[in-house]
Amino acid sequence: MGIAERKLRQKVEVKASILQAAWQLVEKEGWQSLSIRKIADAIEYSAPVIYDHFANKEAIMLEFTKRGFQQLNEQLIKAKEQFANPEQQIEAIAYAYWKFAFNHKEYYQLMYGLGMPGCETVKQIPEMASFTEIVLAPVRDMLAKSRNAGADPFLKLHTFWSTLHGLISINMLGKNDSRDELNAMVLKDFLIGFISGIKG
Amino acid sequence: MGIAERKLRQKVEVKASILQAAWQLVEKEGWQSLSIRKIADAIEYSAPVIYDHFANKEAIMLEFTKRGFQQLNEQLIKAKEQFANPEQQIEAIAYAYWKFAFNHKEYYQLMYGLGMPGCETVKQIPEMASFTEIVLAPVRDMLAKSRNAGADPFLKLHTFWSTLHGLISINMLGKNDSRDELNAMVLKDFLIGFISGIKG
DNA sequence: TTACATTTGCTAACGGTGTTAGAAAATATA
DNA sequence: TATATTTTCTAACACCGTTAGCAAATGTAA
Repeated sequence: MGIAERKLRQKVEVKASILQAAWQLVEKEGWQSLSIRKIADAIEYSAPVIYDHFANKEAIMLEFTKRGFQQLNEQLIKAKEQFANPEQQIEAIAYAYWKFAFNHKEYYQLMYGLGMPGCETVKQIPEMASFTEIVLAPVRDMLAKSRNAGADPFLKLHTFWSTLHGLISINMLGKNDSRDELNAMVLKDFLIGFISGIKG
Repeated sequence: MGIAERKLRQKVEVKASILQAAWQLVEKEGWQSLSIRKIADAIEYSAPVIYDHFANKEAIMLEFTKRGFQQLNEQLIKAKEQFANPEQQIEAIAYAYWKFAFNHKEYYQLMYGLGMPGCETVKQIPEMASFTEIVLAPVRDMLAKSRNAGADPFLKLHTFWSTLHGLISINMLGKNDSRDELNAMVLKDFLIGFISGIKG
């Protein structure tokens, strides 16, 4: 009686193909022009079928947002694990974050952009909490060992995250006029200031 | 023969009413739900009339983006003029920028958000260059007087702008859990670090 | 194998979007 | 008053997300 199993397997398959097709379309034409009908076309089903797998278009986007944060977290953990020293960890995390944003521009734009996702969206993404944890730990470590032990680690984390994100999103505004070196320098500049600020 | 004049006057009037109606709709329902037809309804004209005044919907948005930067620049200049000391100027500019973003959330979201406007958009907004000039001057002044005179003012400007924007946009993601104090502290924290970084 | 029940996927539609073509109405010119 | 011009409208096109309801395929049981 593997019928139910087979059906479930097929259902999972279709769901996966929806996501795959959606992703392909996004890569080719960007988020703005992604449509349910185009996805349906690509998977060779009619449009309403998609609603058997996702509540609506936003749910598809949300799925990608989640995946984006999962991937980002993975990369950050990997970067962090390469060092024991929290100072080096923070630096590695910053570079990994930067790299992720530009290597997965589509993801990053969905995760943070696209009309500045509202509070509701944020609540539905527990992955953002993991992200906080990953970065918070080394910040705490550094503060503990510093002349600045009283400082609020959340405050430092917030500064870290904001600057990084700001750097990236301001950069994505403009074109890439061989500004790569400038950006590398800005990132370095920020990190030096940030770390020396924590040391006190 | 004031006919042509009257016609021109009327045309200007209609154009203004389009922008006014659009703005009212945005304030009430947000950018996402702004539509040409709703604007037409509000100004009591049919939809195609709008295309006699704007090439397309994007052109209307662009107009608001321009106005946003104009207003922002005005506020920044006003803040800057209150001080002669470049250090105080930078601080005042940062606070004014912050205030603008939250007092004119709709503007700020259009200016920077809404799908991360592409390179094409940026080119069409000369006001962004003025913004650069306003902030660059005090940074230069400070650097000149510092132990750090060799540093690149553009690099510092970029850091300044990015951090400020990052702080704001990360903040707009989440809800306002009485985080006002935290944010004020983060801003202060950043400014201290930034200024001491310039002084060298 | 036949009869029924269930699941699956479709077509067609609703109400919306930006935008354009072309007719009609209002206005200006001779 | 007749003609030319401008202004404004209706109607349509080609999309969009989403849903209702029917048809076909599939599974279950006699």
